Amino acid sequence: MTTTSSSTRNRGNRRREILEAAARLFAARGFHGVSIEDIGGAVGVSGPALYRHFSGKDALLSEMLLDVSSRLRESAAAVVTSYPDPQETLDALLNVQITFALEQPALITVHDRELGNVPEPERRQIRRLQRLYVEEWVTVLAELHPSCPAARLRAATHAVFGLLNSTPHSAGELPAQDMRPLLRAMARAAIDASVNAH
Amino acid sequence: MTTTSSSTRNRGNRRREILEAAARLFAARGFHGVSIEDIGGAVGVSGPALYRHFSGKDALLSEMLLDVSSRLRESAAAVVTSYPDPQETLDALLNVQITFALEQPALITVHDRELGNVPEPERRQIRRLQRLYVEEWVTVLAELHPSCPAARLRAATHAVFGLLNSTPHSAGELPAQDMRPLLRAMARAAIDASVNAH
DNA sequence: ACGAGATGTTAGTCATCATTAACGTACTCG
DNA sequence: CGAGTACGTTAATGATGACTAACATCTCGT
Repeated sequence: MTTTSSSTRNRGNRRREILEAAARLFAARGFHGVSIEDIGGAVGVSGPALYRHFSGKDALLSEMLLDVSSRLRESAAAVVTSYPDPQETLDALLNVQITFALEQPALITVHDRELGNVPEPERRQIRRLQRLYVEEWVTVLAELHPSCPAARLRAATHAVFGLLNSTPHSAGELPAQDMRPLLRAMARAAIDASVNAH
Repeated sequence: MTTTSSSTRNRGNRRREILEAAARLFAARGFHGVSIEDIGGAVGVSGPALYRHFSGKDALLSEMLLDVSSRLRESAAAVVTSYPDPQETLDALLNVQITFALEQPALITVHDRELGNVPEPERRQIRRLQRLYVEEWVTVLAELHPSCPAARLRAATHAVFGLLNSTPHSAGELPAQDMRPLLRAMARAAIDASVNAH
């Protein structure tokens, strides 16, 4: 019955809790549309309590985007070194992005909307990770279709991301169980088409 | 040398000028990340001058989104009544959306991000127009593939929009001349794939 | 010419909000 | 126990920003 357990249970969870709530709010109303008070309220504390965990609103966003972009980039890097066959690699990359889009729609949304609000030292770092992530895709696609110019592959990659990240828009249309194979099939077909002209 | 000519030339263009500048700014920094002063500055007047043209920042956004969603919906409606063959209709719908995405990337971006900041009477109206636009697509797709459940077609439609609206992300990767057929091919392939399982 | 209307300008005003200050409480570890 | 650390709380404080007021200027129709 001690309050110890509650406090102990929360050890280290608050930060994550805050990050999750903030991601949801930022995705819904945009970085500037959400106040510190809102974020605190969403996790049951009020306002300035956040400063016990983050040095400020900017830092919160920075950490959030840095975390997302590293995770994506790391997953991609792991995938790329695990499969010898480029076609399998591509399938695995698709899996990574689809899983992320379906399981963390808020993070995905914030990730490609709010980079502009990240202050400068971290901004560059996040951009770098995003670029590296895209380049993993482009490299694999280039192995499959060496005759296709890189710029075209890059554009196609962004288009596929747009397709996969549409998840937040069609939330509730279809159960996730059906969504996954649908996105998979559409993305694969789009990729093939992007390259077939070459 | 009179200032007359300048002022006369601007008759009735100011509103449009403001709307365009605001669209660019909103797309780049989000509704709440842009100040009235910023928008005024972008068209060479300063701050409160905007209130001679719009009743407020909200009204500006409302008009912008209402305009976009009506234009899309109207184009779609026109297309649907013009072609007897569903396959041709679908191609024409693709054309509409691609042209819009390539020529008005800022508007497209704002259109699917900032609905949440539109105040209530207009919000409902915009949502209605967006829904009608989607339904034009779903109807055409349903004619082509009657056995496919509507929910799946709706999800596929949103995914295609995501694909086509990726334009702002890959700005500069590829000249618009190459972008158009690329998007066309990818979207068509994605649609076919979305439906081929049924 | 003159008064109206349209379009700007600059200086308030009033909220909202990020951030900081000053001040508890509770659990931990010696 | 008793002090330190972690975590919260409720007031300031200071900026920023939307919107309004009061005051030009220009164009036009008459």
